[in-house]
Amino acid sequence: MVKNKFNIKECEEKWRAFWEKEGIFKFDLKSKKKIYSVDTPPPTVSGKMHIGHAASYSQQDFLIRYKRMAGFNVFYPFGTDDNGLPTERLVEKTKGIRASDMPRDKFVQLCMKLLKEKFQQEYLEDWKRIGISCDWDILYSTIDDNSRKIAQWSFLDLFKKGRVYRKDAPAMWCPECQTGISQAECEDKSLESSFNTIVFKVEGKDLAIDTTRPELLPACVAIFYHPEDKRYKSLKSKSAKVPLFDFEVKIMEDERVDPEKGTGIVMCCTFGDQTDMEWQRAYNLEIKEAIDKTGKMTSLSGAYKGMPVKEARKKIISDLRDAGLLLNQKPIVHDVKVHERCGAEIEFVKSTQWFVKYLDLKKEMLKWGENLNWHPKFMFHRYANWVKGLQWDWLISRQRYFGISFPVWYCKKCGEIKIAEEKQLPVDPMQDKPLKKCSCGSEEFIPEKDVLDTWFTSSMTPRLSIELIDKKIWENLFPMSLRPQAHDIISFWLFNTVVKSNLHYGKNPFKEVAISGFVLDPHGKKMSKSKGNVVAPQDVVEEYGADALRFWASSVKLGDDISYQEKDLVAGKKFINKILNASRFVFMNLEKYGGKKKPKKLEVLDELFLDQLNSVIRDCTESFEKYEYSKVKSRAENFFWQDFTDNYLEIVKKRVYQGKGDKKLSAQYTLYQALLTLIKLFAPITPFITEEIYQEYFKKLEKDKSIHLSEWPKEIKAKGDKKTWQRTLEILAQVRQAKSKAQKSMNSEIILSLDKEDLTLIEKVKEDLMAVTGAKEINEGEFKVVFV
RNA sequence: GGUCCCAUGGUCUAGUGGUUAUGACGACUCGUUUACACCGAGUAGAUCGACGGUUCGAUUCCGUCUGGGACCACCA
Repeated sequence: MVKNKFNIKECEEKWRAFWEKEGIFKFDLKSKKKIYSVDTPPPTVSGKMHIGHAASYSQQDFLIRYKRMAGFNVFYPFGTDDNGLPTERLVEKTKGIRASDMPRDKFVQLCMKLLKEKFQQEYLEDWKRIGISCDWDILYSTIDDNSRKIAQWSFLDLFKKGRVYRKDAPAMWCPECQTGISQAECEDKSLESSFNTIVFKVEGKDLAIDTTRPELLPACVAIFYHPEDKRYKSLKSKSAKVPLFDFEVKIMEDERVDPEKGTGIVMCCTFGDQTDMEWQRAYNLEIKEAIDKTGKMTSLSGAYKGMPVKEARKKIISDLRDAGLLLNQKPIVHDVKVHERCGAEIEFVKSTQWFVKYLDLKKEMLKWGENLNWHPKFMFHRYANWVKGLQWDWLISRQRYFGISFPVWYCKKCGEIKIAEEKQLPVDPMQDKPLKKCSCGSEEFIPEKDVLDTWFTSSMTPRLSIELIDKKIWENLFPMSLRPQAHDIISFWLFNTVVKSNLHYGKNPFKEVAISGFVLDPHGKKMSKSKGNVVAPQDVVEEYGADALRFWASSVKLGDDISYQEKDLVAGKKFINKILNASRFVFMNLEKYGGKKKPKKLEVLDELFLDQLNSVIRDCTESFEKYEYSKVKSRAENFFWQDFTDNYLEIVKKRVYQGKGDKKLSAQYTLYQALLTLIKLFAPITPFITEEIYQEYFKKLEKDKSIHLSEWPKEIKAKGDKKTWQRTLEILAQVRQAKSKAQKSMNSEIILSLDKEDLTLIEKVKEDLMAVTGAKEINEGEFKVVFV
C-alpha cells in the first residue's frame, strides 16, 4: 500500500534506477517488432540542462514512450555535442587556463579527459532525472573515435564526389575566436555607432559620402552610385581621391546602391559587407586588406597600423575632423553581425578555407524538405526560408584547437592536396602520415591544422548512433523514423543533416520531424541571464518532481511556445497526489479477485462508464498518432478528474462497500480496468508515478515487467450510450447544487423527484443514482430535492 | 523589407460554421470521519484583439489593421 506521506523524489529515483538496471528502454537487436528509430538531438555540453531542453526532450519522450507501448522496438540513442568552442570555453573556465597558453595536443587531451570523466556524465544526469527513456548504452559524443571516423569519412566521400573545395575567399571571420564561421553562426545585434559624412575629392571638388566604417578607407577600391541618380551622373568613370590616404579610386554605377540612403553614394571597401564582396567579384576589383585576423589594422593603413578596429575608427574620425574632411556625424543604432557564441563583431577577411559546395542545389534542397513530414506543418516554412536565403557555400573549416581534424595533408613540394585513406580513419594529420607518397614523389607533407565545423559532424547523427552498436542494422534503422528538435536549429542541424544525407546516400535521413517550441517566462518573454528571469529545471524537479515538470511540458501543443507558470507545476503535483489516492481507493476495495475476474453481467452504469472510457482510449490513440500529446493529456486528465474520480468513484462507493455478488464484482472489475487504462494513458507523460502505481498494485496480476513495456490500452467490451451517462451526471450535479444551496452535507438523505423522461432514461441505473445522491426514493414529478 | 506563429473570464488556456464557449489557478459561499484538506460541492466572472467581407448564421472561414513573438534578408 502506498503510504499517505509520499516522497516524490524517492519514488522517482527508485524507478529511474529500476529502468536502468532492468534495461527497460534497451533497444533489442533480436526483436522481430517493427523498429521506431529516433535521431535524438545531441545537446551541446555546457554544464547544465536548461529549461528549454527539459520541455523539448520531455515532449519528444511522450511520443517515443507511446510508440514503445504501441508495440515498436524503439531505437532511442543519446549523444552529446562536445567538440569545438563550447567545450574549449568550458574547459578554460573550469580549469582557469587559456588554450593559447599551452601546446595544442596538451589542451586537446585535457578537453577529452574532462569531457569523459566529468562533463558528459554530469550533464546526462539532468536528462536521466527528467525520465528521458533513451537507451543510455547507445551513447555517443561528437568527438569520440567513432564520430571522428564518420565525420572524416563524410569529408572523404564529399571530396570524392567533388562536393568540397578549398579556396581563398572572403570568409566571415570572428577576430575574438580567431576562426572562420558560417552563415548560421552569426546573429544580429543592435549596436551604437555613428554615421559619418566624409569628403572625397573629385577634380578638386568635394564629394560627400556617408559611411559607418571610416577605418576601411585604406581598403577603399571604388565608389558607386545608382545608374539613375542624376546627382552623380556626371561623375561617371571619373576618379575620386580618398581622404587621409590620398590615393584615387574609380567612380562607377551599380543598381545595388540605394539612392535614398545617406548621401546616396557609397564607398566600396574590401570587405565592408556583403555588397562590397559582390562588387569585388562583379567588377573584379582589387582586394585590399585593412584589417588582419586579430582584428587589428594592417600596414595598409599606414599610421594606424596595429590599432584595433574601434580605436582606429575613433582616430580616423578625429583626424578627418582636424583636416576639415568630416562634414557631419550623427549617432545611430544599427544591427551588426556578431558571432553568436562570443558576441564579437564579424569581419570579412581573405583566407583559405574549406567549403562544401551546395549553392547549386537549392531546388533539390527544397524538395528534400518538402518530402519530410513536418509536425507542426508550418515549421517547413522556416526550412524553405533558410534555403531561399542561402548565399554562400558551407564554410566547414574552423581555426580551433578542439575539434575533428580534416583528414588532409598538403605536399610540401608540389602543394597537392593529399587526403587520407578510408582504412586509416580516424586520422590525425598532425600525428599520422599519408599511407602513400605524393604523385610528385615527395614524402614530405604539411598537415592541415584546421578542424571541421561542429555541424559537419553533428549532421551525421543518424550514423554516429547506429554505427555505435552495429553497422549491419543500418538498413533497418535508416532513414530514421523521427527527428525531434526545437525550432531554433532548423537551419543548422536539421538542414545540414538533410543535405549531408542526400549527398551521401541519396535520401532523406528521417521521415517525421517533430519541432518543439520555446520556453518563455511567465509574461511570455524570452528567458535570458541578463533579464534574470531564467528558471532552472533542476530547481523545478527538486521542488515539484520530474513528473510535474513533464505534466507542465505536455500542456502545450507541439511547436507552440510555452510560458513557465508555477501554478502549472502545482497542478502536476496535485494530479500525482490525486491519482495516487484514487489508486489507493480502488485497491482497498478489490479483495481476493483483485479485479481481474469478470462478472457474468456488467452493471448498466459500469457499462456506461466503460463506454466513455473507450472513447477516451480512441481519442488518445488518435491524438498520439498525430503527435498531439497535449490533446492526450487534456482528454485523459479531464476524464480522469471529472468522470472517474468526481463521479464514477462516488457512484460506486456504496456498491463496493456494501454490495454483494455480481453487482460488487462488476464495480471491482470496472475500477480495475479503468485505473489500469488510465495509468497507461498517462504513462508516456508521467512515467514515474504510473510506474509506481503499476508496480505497487498491478504487477502481481499483469505480466509485464514495467508499465512502459506494457501494451497501449485497447477498448474494453462494453455497451453504453453517451446520453444516459451524461444525463445521469447532470442529475447528480443538480442534486449537489440543491444540497449546496441548502447548505446541507453531500451525504444528507433526500427524496428526489424527476420528470418522466429522466425517470425512464435512468431506470436502469436507478439504484446507483439513489446511492450516490443519498435518495431514499425517486419519484415522478417536477425536479425536486426534499430533505428528510 | 520578406515569411511564419499567436491574440478566448483577473491570470494561463481548450475548442467549434449553429454549443448554456472547456479546464486550471485565483475570488466568493458551503460541506466533510471507510481514496484524497496537496479535499469535495456550489457561485460569480468572457460583447472569443479591432474593423470589414463570405454566410440564413462567424469566436471559428477570408481580407485589412493593431498588439506580441520568431526566422530570414538588408543595414554605405
